[in-house]
Amino acid sequence: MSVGIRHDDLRRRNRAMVLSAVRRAGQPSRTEIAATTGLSHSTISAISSDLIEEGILTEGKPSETASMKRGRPQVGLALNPEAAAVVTVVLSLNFLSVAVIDYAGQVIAEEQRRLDTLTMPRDELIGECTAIVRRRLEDPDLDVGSVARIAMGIQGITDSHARAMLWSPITPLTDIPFADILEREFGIPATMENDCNMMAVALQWRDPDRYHDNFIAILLSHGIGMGLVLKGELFTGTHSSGGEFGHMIHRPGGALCRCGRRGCVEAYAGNYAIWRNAKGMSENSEPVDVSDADMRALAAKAREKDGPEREAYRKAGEALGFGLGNLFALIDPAPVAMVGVSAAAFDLIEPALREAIAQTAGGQHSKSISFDTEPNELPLIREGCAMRALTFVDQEIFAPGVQARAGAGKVA
Amino acid sequence: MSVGIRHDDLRRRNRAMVLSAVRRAGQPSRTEIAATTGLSHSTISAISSDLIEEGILTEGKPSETASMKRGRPQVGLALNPEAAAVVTVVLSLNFLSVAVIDYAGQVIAEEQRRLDTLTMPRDELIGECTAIVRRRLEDPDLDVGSVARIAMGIQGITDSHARAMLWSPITPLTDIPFADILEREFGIPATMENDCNMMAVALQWRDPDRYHDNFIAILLSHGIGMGLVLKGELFTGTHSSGGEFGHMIHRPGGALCRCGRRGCVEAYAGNYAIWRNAKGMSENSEPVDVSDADMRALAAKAREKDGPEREAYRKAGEALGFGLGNLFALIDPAPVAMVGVSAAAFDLIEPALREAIAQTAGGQHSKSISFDTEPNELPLIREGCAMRALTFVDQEIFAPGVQARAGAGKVA
DNA sequence: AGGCTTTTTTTCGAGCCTCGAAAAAATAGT
DNA sequence: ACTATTTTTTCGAGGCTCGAAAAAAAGCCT
Repeated sequence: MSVGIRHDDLRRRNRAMVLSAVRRAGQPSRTEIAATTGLSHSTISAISSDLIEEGILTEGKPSETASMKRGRPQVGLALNPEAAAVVTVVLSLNFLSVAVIDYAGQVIAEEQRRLDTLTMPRDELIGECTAIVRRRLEDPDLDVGSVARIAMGIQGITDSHARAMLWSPITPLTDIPFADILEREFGIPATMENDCNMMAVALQWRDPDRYHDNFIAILLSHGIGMGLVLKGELFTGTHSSGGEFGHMIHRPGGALCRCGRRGCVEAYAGNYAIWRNAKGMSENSEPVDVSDADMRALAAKAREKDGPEREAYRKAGEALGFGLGNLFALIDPAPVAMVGVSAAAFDLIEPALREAIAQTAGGQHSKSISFDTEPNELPLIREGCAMRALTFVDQEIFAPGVQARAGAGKVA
Repeated sequence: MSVGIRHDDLRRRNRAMVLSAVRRAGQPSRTEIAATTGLSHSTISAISSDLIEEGILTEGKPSETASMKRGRPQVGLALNPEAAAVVTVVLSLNFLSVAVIDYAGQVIAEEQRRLDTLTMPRDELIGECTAIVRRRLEDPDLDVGSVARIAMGIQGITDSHARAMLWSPITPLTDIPFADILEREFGIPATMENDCNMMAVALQWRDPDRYHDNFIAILLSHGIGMGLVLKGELFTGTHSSGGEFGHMIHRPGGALCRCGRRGCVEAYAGNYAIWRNAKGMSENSEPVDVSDADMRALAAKAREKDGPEREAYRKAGEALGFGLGNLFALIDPAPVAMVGVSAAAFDLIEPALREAIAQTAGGQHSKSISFDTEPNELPLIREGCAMRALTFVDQEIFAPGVQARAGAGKVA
């Protein structure tokens, strides 16, 4: 099964450890790193001087760490922004956005573009994606060293190897191997990530106190998506990319879902479902796209007075509550982040949600289940893509580091 | 977060690797171990000669490995049965069973006992458990070296640290810290395991081809339990011990469950639920215990002719199908083992189950989802407990081995 | 200002561990 | 008996981490 540990793995892993400690802590001193990793000071010293020499880390200016303490002042270690760069590409409904990000995580260039994803033919959609990346990479104003990785995020289902978009609500097209396309086009390793998974990754970095071992990010938008972190790791299925939380069955044989099945959580809690319930349309009517503005107006009306609008949000809350309760029955309660335009209407959703969750096995401690909301998903998705790409560089490119170079050196 | 790798960890982990390879393969040669672990022959040679010297492994007789091949014959390495022993205790409805198992996994002593778990007072139940273990350990006929660990398995909810039984259908008693009790009584480290988790562990050893990375063991008995293996590891919640699959909500506000809630999967698929549906009792009637014999008779009647009995199994299949479909929506389809008395009636359950699962997001490839049945859960639970205890000895006691002894030696 | 204390970082030798290559061992074929 | 083949052990080299001690870089105190 699992493979033994070779001697050379040791250094690689401990280098990865140090890099991860620096990325997490910002500007930790060698002593701090030794404490968090449990390695000896000598080892940390050796590794960090290697990494500095290789241009991966830099020593912070001592002034920054002025600490008024007695003794030799700690000198903080930081990621060298120039060590590498990554590119993020986020494709969402009628919107394409690209950013170039340095090794320290700062955005150094970006471009955004509106386009009609729903009607665009295949070649054009692919062409737009590669063109926007090319423009950023070839921009003469941008002095970027080597771009080490591209991470693309998309709403929809991606394959489990993070190579292709299999299906997406933003386009009728299917099975587009974006990762391969980008790799071929730019000669840079690329991945195709699911949007909700990236939201979860971003949350883990934004608020590690709240989001660490087990937590859930739920996208409340046209559809319902989920990113699930278990034991500190993103849980992605073996076949597809993410848990299909939105398509858990809430009511067997119930309302018509966009996926063609009946009774899915999404068929009660997706924007289109809330809309058709609020407008008194049949639960079997065809899902329609609703703009974010319309949804905000709907929420406002629901807040104003009791009526079908408020009832629609109540139904959404109920479906989400039973879905979450079923999920919690399996994995135990965990913090939840509600993301997306309907997260801004979470005040309308929450009461029914809590009532429903309390009726499930997972809701035993329903009081202690806590929700956080974030109406805007795009920044999260981009952040997640960036961190995904950067940690890949940390672990897979810079951690092996010297070994690879030494090997290459011997040949010369 | 994660901790760096110390130099001494290396040997420990590679020793663990070798032990695990031997336990898995039975009688692998050093060459085979080198191949499966990816370590060099020299390393395997060094580690295995250490382990042999320490009495943990033994070399098989060359005759056993006569292979008609040219060249120096491989000599198989086996676990030394006398290296240690473990004890398993399985407490189920009205039944208590204990086994002593040698390091190679062979049962070397056992005892079983009927008792009335439902009415027994706390002290008596605990007393029975400790007494039966004591009898086996103090039996003069049994020549067992050191008992290194006790694993107790029970139907019901255990805490996530595997220390205590929190709740069980077999007794009205709650919160019994069996692990601590056994440890205090015998001075041997003990754990308290959930029955379904142990079934899953056992399946992983029984049929590793089928049950490896992701799979599900479902207990179809009075209640419905689940053991879930994800990424090759038992998935247990952070609060309680196992996924409460049986208490996922199948129909909001539906049939009365033993847990007091409504619409749980168990309220349709548990023995009591099948029984009350078959007998035309209300879905809200109090759950009653049904004997295995009665259940077998019920299944026979359902097979004989169409009627309420058959319909009851159909409803059970439907509930299980939607439950599994929801589970598969989250984790992707995986092999399923149906265990317990109603697994013998799986032919009655399967059609409706497959029909239901096909209506869910997780059932997209419902044809490829495969079920295996095992009517008798007790042997599985015991095997699981045994393997759990033995692998603990492998990893935590014998893998560190020399280091610990060397350390102890220095003191003397 | 200069010596002392405190804290961080580096240096250095010791001790392990794994590895590859070569040797040794053990057997079947000729 | 000799050779070919395969497994296992031996041995020296190279790396890695560790602890202890030294060095570095401050603040504190007289």
